[in-house]
Amino acid sequence: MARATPEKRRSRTRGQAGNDRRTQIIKVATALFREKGYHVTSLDDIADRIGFTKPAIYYYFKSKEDVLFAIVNSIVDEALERFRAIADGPGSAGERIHALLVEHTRTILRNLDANTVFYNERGLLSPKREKEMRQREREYTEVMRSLYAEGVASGELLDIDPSVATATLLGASIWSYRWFDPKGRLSVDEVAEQIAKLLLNGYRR
Amino acid sequence: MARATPEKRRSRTRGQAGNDRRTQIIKVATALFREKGYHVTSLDDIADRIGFTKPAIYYYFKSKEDVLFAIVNSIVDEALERFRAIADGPGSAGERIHALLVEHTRTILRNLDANTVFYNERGLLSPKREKEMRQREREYTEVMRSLYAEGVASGELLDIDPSVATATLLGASIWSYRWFDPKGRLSVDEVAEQIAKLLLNGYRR
DNA sequence: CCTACCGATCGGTAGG
DNA sequence: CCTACCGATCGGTAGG
Repeated sequence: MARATPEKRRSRTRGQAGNDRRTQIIKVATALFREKGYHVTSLDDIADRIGFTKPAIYYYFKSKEDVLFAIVNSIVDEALERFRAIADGPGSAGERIHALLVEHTRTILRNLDANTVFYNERGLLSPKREKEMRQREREYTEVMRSLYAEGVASGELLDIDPSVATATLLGASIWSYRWFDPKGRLSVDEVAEQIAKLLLNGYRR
Repeated sequence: MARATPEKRRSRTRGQAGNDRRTQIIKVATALFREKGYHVTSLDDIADRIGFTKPAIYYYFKSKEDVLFAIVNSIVDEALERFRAIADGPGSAGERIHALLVEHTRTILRNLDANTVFYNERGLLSPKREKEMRQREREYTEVMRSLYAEGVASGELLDIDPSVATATLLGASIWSYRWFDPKGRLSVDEVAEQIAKLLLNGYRR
């Protein structure tokens, strides 16, 4: 069990190096949490793969949960930002929803590891943090819901319950994280376009 | 290991008692696995809620994973059965897909606890069992995929990749397990109809 | 179906 | 960022 000597202190400034290490821990943890799940992954697993020991992680994070939180938090931040930009942009309600769906799927599929952890493991956060996550997620669900309601009012969109519509459209997009194969024949952009097209037009020709 | 099987016990005076106990363990485990997740739920938690002690569970199950497997397995069985009945029934490809989607959503929402466990925790089964689950799931995905391809060939359905279409339609239906509120204003049937309607027609009026 | 208990794992800390 | 280690939890078993 001789530990692999980690390549110590690259000749860099202290702050930058610390940031790299933190980023590296997050990256490795993200991959492992996705592969095995949060509880099956031990801090030793993470440390081993990086090449140092468990207590090193506590130099950068206060707890295991904090590592998960860092991953989950970055995802929701990113999503919320993109949503607002598109929702506040030009176009009819229907056009903006289309743009939203394409962008949403793209964002998920381009960062599959972190998004998988987000959707699979966020329920394991402390009640307080989980509540906060739900709150921020509701914010961007609400952005789309009000867009949909606007489209129904103007007669542009199918008249069903806007909450059901929003949840269904987003769900169809989100679910791609479970079946998309980065090594498959279709690219992220192709899949994102096809999903959005199907939702816009329906499967009946 | 030289213990009596539950089957032997069942033939006693108490009749279905053994079976009831097993069913009760599954029911309680399903609720707890959904609430807290598989790994956060201990066998003591399950036993406590029923009112006996942990070793009693080992009278009915060989391991904790076997309890999870019993839950997950029943779900995939049920889904596969319903899928085949509808797919082999009457109607055009589009009509059968519609019926499939309504029924699929209904089945999930009527049995939310077990389906939530199925979709959230099945990845925690042993590699062998997980592979088996994936296999059976692919069977019913394939049922729908070939229906979709048939509809594209006949010109009835939107011409996109049948695999993408199938995954997206099913995903939109499945995702309802995450947002449906049994105490909300819409019933299971209403939600199932609205989802299917949206997918059939698209959100653009 | 119970009491009693074991072995292993693991998050986290002390102290350097 | 390391060595050494603790306390608690927990799946599972022995033996009745």
